[in-house]
Amino acid sequence: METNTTPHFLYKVFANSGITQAELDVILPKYNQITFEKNEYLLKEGQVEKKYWFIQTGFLRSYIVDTEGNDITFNLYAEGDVVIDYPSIFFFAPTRENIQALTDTVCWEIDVDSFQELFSTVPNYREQQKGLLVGSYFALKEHSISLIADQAKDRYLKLLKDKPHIIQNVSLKHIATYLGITDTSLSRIRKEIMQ
Amino acid sequence: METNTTPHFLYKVFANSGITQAELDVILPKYNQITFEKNEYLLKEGQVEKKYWFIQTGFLRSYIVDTEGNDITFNLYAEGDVVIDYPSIFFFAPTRENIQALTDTVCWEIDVDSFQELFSTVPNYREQQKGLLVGSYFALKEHSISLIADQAKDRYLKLLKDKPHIIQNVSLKHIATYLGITDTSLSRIRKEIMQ
DNA sequence: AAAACTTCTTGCCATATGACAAGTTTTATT
DNA sequence: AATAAAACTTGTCATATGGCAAGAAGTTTT
Repeated sequence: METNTTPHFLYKVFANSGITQAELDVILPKYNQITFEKNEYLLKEGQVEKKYWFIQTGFLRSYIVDTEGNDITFNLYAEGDVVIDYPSIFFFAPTRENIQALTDTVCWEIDVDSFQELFSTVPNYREQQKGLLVGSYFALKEHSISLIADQAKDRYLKLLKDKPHIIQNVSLKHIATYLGITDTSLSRIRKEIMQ
Repeated sequence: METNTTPHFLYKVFANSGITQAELDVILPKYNQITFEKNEYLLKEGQVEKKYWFIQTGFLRSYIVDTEGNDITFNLYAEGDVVIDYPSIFFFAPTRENIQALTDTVCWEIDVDSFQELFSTVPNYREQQKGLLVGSYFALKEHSISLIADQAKDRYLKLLKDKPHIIQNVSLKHIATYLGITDTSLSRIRKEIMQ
C-alpha cells in the first residue's frame, strides 16, 4: 500500500473545480493509492469503514444477500466513480452491503476525518465533493425509480450508455440482478438488441 | 405555528434511549411543533430544507415525477417516522423530491444546526438519532431490494404489516406506485388477499 | 339534491419476465 | 492438453403484471 505515487488521476478529478495548486498541495497528501485484487473485498456486511474511495481503474460491485439468500447487486462502479457507504461514513454504523472488486482495481482512498477537515476548510473542495456525493446519491435514486417505471431493456440501454465498459467486465449474472431481472432474461434482451 | 406545546409525544420518542431529564431539558426546546394541512407541501423539488421532522400524527408521502411524467411515490410516512431529505440536510443541495401531507399532520421539527449541536454534545442523543436515521435509510434500501426480489403481493403484505394504517389513509394509486405496480394490479391483489 | 369528479373494481386480452432444463462456449484448474 | 467449473445461450411453457375500457362507489362542488 503505497502513498501518493504520481497522482495524475487526482489532478484530473480536481480539474475544473476551481481548486488552486496551493489547495491541491493540502488535499492530495490526504489521499492514498490502494489496489485491490479481483474478488477482494473493500467492505463486508457488518463492518464500519471510515474511508471512501475514487476508482482510478477497475470495476467494483456492491451487493446484498436478502432474506431468501438471493445475491443482489446493488450498484456497479467504474472508473471515476466515488465508492462510499453512507451509514459508515456519516453515522459510524455497520453497513449492510458488501463491496467487492470485480477486476484488479486501483483506487484513491481518504479517511472521514481528513475529508471532514478539508470539507470545512477548503470551500472549493467542499463544492466539488458535494457535487460528487450528491450525484452518486441521486444516481441510486434514479435507478430505484427506473426499476419501477422502465422496462428492463431500457435499464440495460441506459447502463450501456452510462458505463459501457461494465458490459465487458462484469458477469451477466451480476448485471442482471442490478437490473432487477434474471440472467436468462438479460441474455435475451442482449440478443434482441444485437441486430 | 406554535412552539413547545405539551411535548408528550417527544417524551415517547426519547424514552428508552438513556437520555436523562437534564438532557431532555436541553433537547426539547430545540423542537417545534408544526402542523400541515392535507395536500400541503413540506418540501418541493429544487428546494433546500434545513429542517427535518418527526410525525406525531398523520400521513405523508414523498414522490418524484420522472422524465416520462409518471408520478411515483418514493416513500410513505406514518406516525413515529422520521422525515428527512439527505441531500438537503447533509449537503445543502436542492432536493429532487416532493414531500406532501396526505392528511392533516402534526410534526415536530428541528433545524440542522440544532441537530448538529445536540449530535456532537449529547452522546445519548447521538446514539438515538443515529439509530433512527440509519433505520430510515436502511428501510429505503430494503424497499429497493424488495422491488427486485419480491412479488408485488409480498410487498403489499409487508407494508400492511409495517404500517397498517397507511392502507386506510392513502389512496390506492399512491400505494400502487410505491409498490411499483399499477392501481389496477393493486386492486386485484387486495381482492385476492381478502377471502 | 344534483352534478361533476375522483377513486376503486372488474373483465378481457397482451406481453414482459420467470422457471426449469439442456446445450454451448468460455475460463480456470490440475 | 485434459478436465472441471463457470458463464452464457436457447427452447418450452407458466405466470405476474400491464393496457385499456366500462362500470360502480365514494367525495367534493355548486
